[in-house]
Amino acid sequence: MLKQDNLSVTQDCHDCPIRHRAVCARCESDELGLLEDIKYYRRFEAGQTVIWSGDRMDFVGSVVSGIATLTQTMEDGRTQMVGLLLPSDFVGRPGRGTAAYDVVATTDMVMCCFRKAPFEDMMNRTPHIAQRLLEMTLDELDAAREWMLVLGRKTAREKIASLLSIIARRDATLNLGALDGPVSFDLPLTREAMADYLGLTLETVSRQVSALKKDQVITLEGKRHVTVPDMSRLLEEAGDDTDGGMLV
Amino acid sequence: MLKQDNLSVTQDCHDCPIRHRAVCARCESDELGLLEDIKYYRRFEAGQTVIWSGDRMDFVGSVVSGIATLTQTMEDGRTQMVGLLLPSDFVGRPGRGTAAYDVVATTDMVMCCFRKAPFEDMMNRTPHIAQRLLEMTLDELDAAREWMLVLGRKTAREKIASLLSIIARRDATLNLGALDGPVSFDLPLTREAMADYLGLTLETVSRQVSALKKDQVITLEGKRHVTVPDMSRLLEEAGDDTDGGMLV
DNA sequence: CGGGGGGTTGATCTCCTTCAATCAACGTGG
DNA sequence: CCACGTTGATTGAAGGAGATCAACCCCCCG
Repeated sequence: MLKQDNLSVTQDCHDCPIRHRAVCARCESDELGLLEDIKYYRRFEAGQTVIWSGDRMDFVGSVVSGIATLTQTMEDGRTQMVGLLLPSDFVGRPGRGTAAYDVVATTDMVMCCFRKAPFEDMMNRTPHIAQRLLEMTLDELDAAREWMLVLGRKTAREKIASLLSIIARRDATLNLGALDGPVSFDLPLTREAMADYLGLTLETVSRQVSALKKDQVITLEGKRHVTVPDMSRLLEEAGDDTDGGMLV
Repeated sequence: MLKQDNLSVTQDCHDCPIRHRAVCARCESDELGLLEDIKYYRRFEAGQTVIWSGDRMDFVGSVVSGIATLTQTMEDGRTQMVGLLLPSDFVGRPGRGTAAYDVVATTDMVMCCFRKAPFEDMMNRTPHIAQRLLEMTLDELDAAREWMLVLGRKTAREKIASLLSIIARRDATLNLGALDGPVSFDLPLTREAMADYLGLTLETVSRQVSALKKDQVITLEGKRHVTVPDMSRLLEEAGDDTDGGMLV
């Protein structure tokens, strides 16, 4: 079930790519050692479901690489994405036994997992973990509220621009990019997933992406590779603060 | 500036109405004493702004009584409510110096406040506070995600029904009510505030409230007092799980 | 070659917004 | 006590942004 082959590469926490951003970020070496003893890796393929809403969930963990989505579904099939899980993001809630959302890997993904009980034990004994988790949760709450504004008040065009600028900004911070020149990146989501994120239909997403291309706010190579010649222009389209893109 | 008159009534933490739900819920008597030493009360009148987004914020605190809203505003004036602060809810973020949202009291309100520095000190020394804050933040995150589904995917009618059922449920848990018989409560929000919450215009809110009344999902006395004869019917209208309203 | 997943584009429809008039309740000052 | 302004709410008519339904394209893969 679990492929162990090339997972052993990331076995040492000190070399872990998310060492300084994940829930373990504040841990000292000794604390890291304790986590190392109870952690295990799981790998998921693109499209694979990590867990279904309502299912028993006896583990928590961090995304090490790849991308997953958190979605909610109504009985009649309408779905809304409520979170995008990027490397270092945390999955699962201490103190809850069942999953509240569907979690689906949209790319190949590796997670660093802990069984719930031992992790909760650690949390109680190690303030650094709880501190970091609080910090991360507050950040997620801010992101969720930002998204409420997008969902509730922005037009389709603004929604697309908002999503693109979020992805662009993340890519720029994660990989080396500067934000004043042109920025380019790959969309990690299908049109349908974008629609689920933005509360739109996939047709509207397609149309608005085309419109932004026609108006030269973005350029496309293939369907997925996006280049933004002028970031401040994109932010303007998103309806965000237009202080010239100087986001310092 | 601060009216001290009838605030002294709630001076003793042990008698505090939110003692077991607020950020201090897990504190032992001795810890409570320490908090008591640094707390102070602030009162706000209906309509008064507690703090503006972007302003310096040197305190945090809990809503003791009354209701406040958390809203985000775009430059062109569009606004989206991103949180509804009820008694026991926490305001402010440890580790951040400026407010991220506008906070406005919609009714007369009393807050139990702490200056930021002493509170953060306490948090570092008292795991019970940080634990409780994490728990509360995770709950808020769930609520925000629930709201993302409402904003992104529900119709106007479903949005109204969702808001009503949330308020009904809260009122039933806070005050004594059972959920199988008729439930009735006062709307703590104007039509405009409801619209800001739901990502609608106030006209649409008004129309849909009238429609729900016409269809006898609710009855109204005056503009603000709502009675729900059949809670499961309302939940059905909200597009939520229809397991007969047996929410056990 | 057929098929399917992902994407684009077009035509039509509809739900919600927009603009505007009206109303009830309330307070205030002449 | 009544005219007046204000605030919150309701209702109507018209228009538009996005949904819906449907055809079609492209590309990869078995």
